[in-house]
Amino acid sequence: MPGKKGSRGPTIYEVARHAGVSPATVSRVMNGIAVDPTLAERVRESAAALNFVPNQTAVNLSRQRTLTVGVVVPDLDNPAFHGMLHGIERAASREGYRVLIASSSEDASREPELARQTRRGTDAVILCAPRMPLEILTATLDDLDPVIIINRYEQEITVPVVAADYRRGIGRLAEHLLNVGHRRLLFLQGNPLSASNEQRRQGLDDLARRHPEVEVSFAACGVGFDDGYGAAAEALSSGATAVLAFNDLVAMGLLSALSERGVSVPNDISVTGFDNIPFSRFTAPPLTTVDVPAAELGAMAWDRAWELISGTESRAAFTLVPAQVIVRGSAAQVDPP
Amino acid sequence: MPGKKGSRGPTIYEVARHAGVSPATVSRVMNGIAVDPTLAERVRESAAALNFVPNQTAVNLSRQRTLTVGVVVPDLDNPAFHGMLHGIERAASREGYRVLIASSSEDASREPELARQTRRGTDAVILCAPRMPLEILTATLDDLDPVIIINRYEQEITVPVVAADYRRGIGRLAEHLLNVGHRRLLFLQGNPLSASNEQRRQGLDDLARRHPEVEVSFAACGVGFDDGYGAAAEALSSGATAVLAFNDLVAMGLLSALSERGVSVPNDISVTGFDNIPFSRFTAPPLTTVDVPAAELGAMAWDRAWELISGTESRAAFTLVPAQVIVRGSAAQVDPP
DNA sequence: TTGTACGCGTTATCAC
DNA sequence: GTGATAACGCGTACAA
Repeated sequence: MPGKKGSRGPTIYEVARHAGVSPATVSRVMNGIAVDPTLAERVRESAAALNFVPNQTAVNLSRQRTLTVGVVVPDLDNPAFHGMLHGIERAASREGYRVLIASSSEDASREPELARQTRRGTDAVILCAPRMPLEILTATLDDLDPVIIINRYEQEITVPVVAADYRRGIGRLAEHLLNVGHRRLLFLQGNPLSASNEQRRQGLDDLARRHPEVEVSFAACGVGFDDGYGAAAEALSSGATAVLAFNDLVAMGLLSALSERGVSVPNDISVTGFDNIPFSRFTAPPLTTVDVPAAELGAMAWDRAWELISGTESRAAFTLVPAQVIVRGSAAQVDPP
Repeated sequence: MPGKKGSRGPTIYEVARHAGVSPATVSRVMNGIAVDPTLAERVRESAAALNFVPNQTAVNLSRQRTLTVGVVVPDLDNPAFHGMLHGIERAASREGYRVLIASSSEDASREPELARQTRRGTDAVILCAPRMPLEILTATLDDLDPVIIINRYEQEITVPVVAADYRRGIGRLAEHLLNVGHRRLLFLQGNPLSASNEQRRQGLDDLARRHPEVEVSFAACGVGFDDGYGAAAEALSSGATAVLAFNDLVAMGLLSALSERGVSVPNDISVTGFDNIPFSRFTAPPLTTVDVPAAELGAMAWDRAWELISGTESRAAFTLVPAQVIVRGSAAQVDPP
């Protein structure tokens, strides 16, 4: 019965003795280093016979690396972070790296210590949208090198950053609306203090500047289904022909309320979302939205991390990954007045 | 500028020299073991001055444990596994454990090696719904101890298993339907070869046995939105007053097709889902479904793992966690004929 | 090519 | 209470 409780498997020494060679030779065989084929075979047989498995911790200590990358997320429950995690995992596994996860459960005060803990025992750490105050963040980063940040950028941050381009993303979305004839846009805001809301605002401001003929207005709303549901009246009375919800959830809530009032989307009014969550394609009508490539963000973050770990260091410190417009049925052509 | 490239931070030896004590004392201070307060303070100051951080790998090697648990999932993209991961992470962190993730990307042939790899460098491993053939699974399990399995149970498996009780879950759902007057039920099947489908079937068979007066029929369908969408005609012509979709996605597709045909849910026909995915509460009407507590599964799996790691070993090898019916609007009272 | 011996950074077991 | 010193298991110069 293998794997009994306290049995700490055989070591290279026992394999060496069994095969009548030196421990070094066993090590060489295990690492595919030039060794007499006959000897190698004998070692392999001994290893198999003894059920030998290299102790990863000892390997790590000796090699001075763990083949592990740490990932700190604010909330494992959030689909956006799943996507990043997934992207990181897939990309990192190609380089033989594993992923160690840590969640702060949206408690910003725990982030610094959590990040440090995670960094120990890994070769690098990726911080996903860290919530901690800038000052603390920059101080923490010093202890984390190599470290990569996803979806948070500020002047003071001097480590590689990979972020989704919300600003141009919503710009493209609005542009699409213009192209099909809309001239009066309403943006349902999320948390007005959040960076993601601010970036959308800026994208819309950019657009307004480029197109003086269009009117874009803003309304407070929120980030959940219910917030969207409650914004129907305001959306209708605003006179806008197209309303851009902060995210898909808000758009779904709005769609729902609109449907109950008998107003037809997109015939009477157009609605768009943001995020391209899995179910946005199943709403009625399917949601025109913006895809935020969470997995790509993760993959690119790993690429930067790998550059740092392996010393390739391309110095492409800031990577903005484009967010694509997904055109579906919830926004339609509008007749010019 | 701290954290420069090749700088492998100070060791306890350097801290010891700086503080004028022995390495052993530094170690004691770092681990909160009885030491003269004055000395301890001096050591702490030296550590701070040198920016000392214990090398986790060395700690692990010396202590013979990693404070890390491995989790192998078939697909990081699947919300069910997010939930488990989340539950594991939260529970494990209470014991000071971190989570190392590995995804087989639904490639069953990679699972055994992946599991073994993951097990090295962790103190235990949790296999989430492993896809590999039973024979290979049992063989692999021998090399993995301690190991826990989530959502797969068979006679031959002799390691602790934690699973959702799909069988009784759908039984409760059907029972609810009976209670509100339904007598003719239709089950839209998923993958007929899958265990999750089989368990639902059994649950329904149990029910039919207990209630000879109700007629429950089965129809091939699938697991996606489109499958549900395509099943509308069959559902309608079946004469059933309530249709139980394999999962929420299927139910949503069915809801959508029904709505297009002008048939009213739940007035004309009742529909239920399974899984309680986040958006099932936002459908029109909101979906009556069964909640599968993925996070709880993960948490319980960790509890079992912890028992094994810490030697508590309560021998509660098989844990079935109940799946609760969520009553919402998509299934209604029906008048007795 | 193969073997010897030391280093990796800590913990833990001894004596003092 | 404190300080040497031997594990912990493996990689790798260096010598043979």
